[in-house]
Formats: sequence, C-alpha cells, structure tokens
Amino acid sequence: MRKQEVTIYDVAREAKVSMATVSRVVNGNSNVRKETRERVEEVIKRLNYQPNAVAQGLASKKTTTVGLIVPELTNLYFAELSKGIDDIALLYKYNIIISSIENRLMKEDQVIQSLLNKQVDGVIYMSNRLPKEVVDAFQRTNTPVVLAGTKDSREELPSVTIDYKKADTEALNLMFNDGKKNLGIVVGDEDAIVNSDNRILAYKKFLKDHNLTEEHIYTNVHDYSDGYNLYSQLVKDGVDGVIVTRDSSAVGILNSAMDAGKKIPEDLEIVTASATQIASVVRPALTTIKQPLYDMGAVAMRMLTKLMDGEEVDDTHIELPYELVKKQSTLNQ
Amino acid sequence: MRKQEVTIYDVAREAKVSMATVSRVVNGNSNVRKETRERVEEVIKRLNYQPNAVAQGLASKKTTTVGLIVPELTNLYFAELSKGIDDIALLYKYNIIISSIENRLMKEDQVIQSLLNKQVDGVIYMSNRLPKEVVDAFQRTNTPVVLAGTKDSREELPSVTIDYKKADTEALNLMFNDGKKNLGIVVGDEDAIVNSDNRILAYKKFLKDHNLTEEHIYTNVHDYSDGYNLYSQLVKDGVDGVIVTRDSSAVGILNSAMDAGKKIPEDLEIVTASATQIASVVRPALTTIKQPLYDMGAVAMRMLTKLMDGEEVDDTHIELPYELVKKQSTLNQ
DNA sequence: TTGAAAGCGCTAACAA
DNA sequence: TTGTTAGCGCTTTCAA
Repeated sequence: MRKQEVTIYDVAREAKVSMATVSRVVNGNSNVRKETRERVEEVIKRLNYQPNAVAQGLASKKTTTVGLIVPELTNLYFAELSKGIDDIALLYKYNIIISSIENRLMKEDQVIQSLLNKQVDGVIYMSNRLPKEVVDAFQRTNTPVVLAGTKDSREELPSVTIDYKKADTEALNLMFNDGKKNLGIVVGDEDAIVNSDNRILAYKKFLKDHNLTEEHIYTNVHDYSDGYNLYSQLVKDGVDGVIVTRDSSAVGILNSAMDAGKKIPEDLEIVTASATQIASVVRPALTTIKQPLYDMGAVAMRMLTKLMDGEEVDDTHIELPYELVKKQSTLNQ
Repeated sequence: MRKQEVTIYDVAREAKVSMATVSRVVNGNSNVRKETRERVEEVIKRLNYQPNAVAQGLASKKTTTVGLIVPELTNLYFAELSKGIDDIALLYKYNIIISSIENRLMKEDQVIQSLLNKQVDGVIYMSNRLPKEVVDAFQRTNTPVVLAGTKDSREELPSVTIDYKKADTEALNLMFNDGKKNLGIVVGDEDAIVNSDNRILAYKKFLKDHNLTEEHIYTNVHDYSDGYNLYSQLVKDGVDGVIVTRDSSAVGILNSAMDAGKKIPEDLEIVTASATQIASVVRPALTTIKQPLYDMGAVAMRMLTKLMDGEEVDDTHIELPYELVKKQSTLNQ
C-alpha cells in the first residue's frame, strides 16, 4: 500500500474549501451549495481523487464490508448461495470478505474473530456445523449475523432456509407412493441441526406414520466417493429408495449403482436435496428437492443490510418455498 | 461497527507501559524486555484485547487483504483455483475480498478501483477477459497483480498458467490418432487471449501440419445449454472430434449427443480442457486436459505474497504441468 | 528497552 | 452553507 497520491486534503486545497465540505460532497450530503458542489466535483475528477476506504472505515466505524463464512469453496451449493448474496451486496455497495472453514488451520471461532477484527459490518454464515462456541461468539458481538441455508439449534440467530421437514416428507412420500417401502436417508454431518433436528426427525416420523420399522440412517457421507462407496451398503440393507442431502453424494450413489449394472430408479430411487448443476447433468437426471439457493442468499443478504442499518426486521426466520422436481431417478407413478 | 470496547490504550494503561510497547508486543517486535512482554501479554489476554485491523491498516499502510476477481462464482473451474489461493492466503494470514464480474452493474475497471480503494495489498485476476483498460488500470497502480489461469496479450502481467498450445495440440493429436479427421474447437470468449492467441492458434497450426482443411471454430459457447444447442451444428458440420474449453459446455454437447441416440466416442470424440468434478461424474466420463487448478491458484497466491513483500521474483510467467487424462469420451487407440 | 508524539486519511460534532 | 477541530486506533520515527 503505497503512500496515497491524492487525498481529501489536496482536493480541499485545490477547490478552496475545507476537508469537511469535500467529505460532504463525497458522501452525497445535501448541505452543500450547488456551485460549491460542482467546483469540488470538478476538482475530484481532475485530480482523480479516490477516497481511502480504510480511513473512512476508521473514522466512520463502518467498513461497508461483510464477512461470508462458507464450509467449502468448491461446492456448488454454497457457490449458488454466494451468488445471491453477492448480487445484493453489490446493489448495496458492500464488499465481501470470504472465509472458508474447510482448512483446519483455523477453527470457526477464529475465523469469526478474524472477520470481526477487520471490522466487518455484518456476517453471513453458511455452514450447518454450528457449535455452541460459534453461536456464543456471534451473540457476544453487536455485529449482525444471518444464517443462510442453516439454522442454530435454539433458532436464536436470524436465518433463511426452506422447510426441511416438509420437503423431506414430500420426497419420502413420492418414493413411498412409487412402492418403495425400505427407505433410507443419507446426510453429511450428523450433528448439523438441519439434519438432526429436521431431516432426520422428519424421516423418523415418516416411518412411524407409515408403519415402516426398518430405519436406515447414513451419516458422514460428504462427497462423491463417500456416496460411491456407500452404495454397496445400501444394497446390503435392501434399501430401495433414498433421500440424499448432498448432490455429489447422490451422484456417487447413482454412478456406483450404474457401474454395478443396476437400474435406476427401478432398483433404487434417489432424491437429492440440493439441485445444483451436477444433479441435472448426470443421466438419469436426479429427482431433486429444489432449494431456491440464489434467492436464499439474496434474501439473507437483504436481511443483513437491514440489520446493519439498525432497521427493525419483523421476521428473522424466513422459509422460502422449495419445489420437488421429478426427474428420472424416481418412477413418479 | 460499535465503539470498540478495549483498545491498545487500555492495555497500555493497565500494563503500565506506553502504547508503543503494546504495539511492539502485538507485532512480535523483539525489542521488548521479556518481563515487559509477559506483563503486556497477560493484560492482553485478561482484557481480551483484539487489535483493530482497520486502524492497523491506516497506520501501517498494509491491510493484509488481497482482492480476488473472478468471472463467476458458480463455476467449479474458478472455485478450484480459488481454493488454492485461499489456502495459501490463510497460511500467510491474508484475508480475501472476492469480487465477481458476472453482474454487469460494474465493469472490470470499476471493480478494480473499488478493490484499490479498500487498499488491498494485492490482486489476483482470473478472468480471461482482459480488456486494455484493465491492463492499464493494473499498470497505473503500484499494487501487485497476478493472473491465474489467464494471460494478457503482451504478457506484461505476472501469470500462472499451463502451456495451452501444447496441451491442445496433444489433445487434437489424440483424436487424430483415433482416426478423427474433422476436428473442431469450442471456446467461450473468442477475444480471450488464452483462446485467440493460444488455443485457436494451436488448432489452426494443427490443421495445417496435418493437411486438414476444414476449420471448425465455435465461439461464445459459455455454458451447458450453449453446448447442448451447439451439438446439432456439429452434426451438420460433420465434426467427429472436438476440444471444448469449458466443462459444462462439453457436458452439454455430450448429453445432447446421447439424447439424440448417438454414440460417444464412436460418433464424436470429446476432450474438455478443465477437468472439474462435473467432467468426471457424467457417463461416459470425459477425457480431459487436466489443469492443476488448485496448484495454479496456490502458486499464483505465493507469487503475490512475494510481490507484496517487495521480493524479487525471477520467473513471473509460470507454466505448470498438465495431464491429458484419457477417459471414455475418446477411443484412445 | 522504552516512551512521547506525530500522523495515517477521513468523519462528524460543533460553531460560525 | 461552510469551516474548525477533535478524534477513530493504531504504527513508527525519534529521542531518551
């Protein structure tokens, strides 16, 4: 960071006004006479003055920067959420500092602390791993936080999600109506609230409501190869219909089945719960619970702007509509 | 950004030293007596003092923040590059401000200006759209820049790439040896240097060297549906082997062919030039020019840290090795 | 080894 | 409508 070439002071001198007036012009304060404003603007343009955002941040205590905490960079689920966030951030002129927490050099609360040290005005948190320390860390600060695509166990933090229970129940019902009676569920982190308190509960309730007794819950299935390897276990367990939270795991299961010469959906129905691009390009295409990821990100960011502006937000737990999109991995009878 | 609760001043008072000494302790300056250091550290811990990075940035003129400019958030190619960048950034304690330029609210040079106003210490630029204004904007500043996975036309800016000409030639050769004599190339932005000055040149040279006269260059094919729609044109043109720069376009072509009942690779060979996850999960799996995306990002970020530290960098145009991975979309005879 | 003090570039009372 | 002035919280000479 070189010595700044032209500062507000240079503009003030050149335009024969005080720094305060230049500051007012820069910030669009209306208390400036038209002619003065124009003169200052002319000088700003002539000198190509660019305000130093760091100095602005220090003086005003607002950095117009928000922190984004994401589990992995290379997961389209989070990328699509991020895109919605990014578009709204741009609209409201916020920059985004992105922090992934897959690298175990830094734990969640350290990442948050680092963001807070940078004086971000707000944070959007997308991991469904939400340990108590993290919730505490957020609650200790006055910096607003919004959860996107996840929630905390006591629903204390603002969040934007879909109705996971309802969505999963609908998906299970689809497979049940196709005649599949040995249903399973495949999730990533088992301790994630979205899983433990929503998806898995819904699954158990579904079994109970339909007098199905065989419970098949598979946890810690995170990626393509986890899914690929899981398939043989599904066969062993006689599972004939499965709901999978992660697209790449679902595709792993699919390919493993195909490679084993099995028929999808006849031998095994698959419903995936994310609907990123990867779920739609494989053949047979996967039936999905289509979460409105872009919108979820956008709504979360919009809520955050309100929180950062100190506005009242009436509903801090927003559930967006999802869609069950029937493709080729279910019979859809 | 609330009023900061505990500042360097509080620590100084409590530890009965000056702010300067606290600053030295915080920054690991060795000119502090051991006992003094320990006393200060104790107070820091007790008060839970966290330095304000914005104030540090203003005073020291270093923000330990780098800007990342990426064409799209939802493209695994850039996500994998970003992951390499992120890991090295974390190692060197830099934060990342990410800016996508897909949203046309802001042009490239405005995005760059916004980053410079935030006083980033360096920038990594990943778009292969590199208009003259952008190169100029970079050269006007003293802020170091590294291009990752792309280069500027006059190769003035530091970059990390692979040897695109060599890679494409090798891919074309593979198809040629499989008996395909009506080869085509499918690219995204035709004016991207990587395409115009590298891939397309290599393609033309290959045709010439092998006395092939029919030139099939398809430009502006950006995504899955562009690829899907292009397929009928390929058929019309009698193309029997094609090299595609983007994975999603390649998968579009593949699926379009499959849906039309064609055989891949018998009717059409496909080689894709990125090798993201999407290319490996489709069936038949795509033969790819496997770019070491993670490494490219990591090397680019490492180079940037050197540049930011004012170190001499001997080689500012690094080409990393790629690998031609033969899968099911080529005959491989 | 330590401290005093000037300043980084800006904002925001407050006064005029 | 404009200017004066005191910070924002820290780093960094310079002197002791």
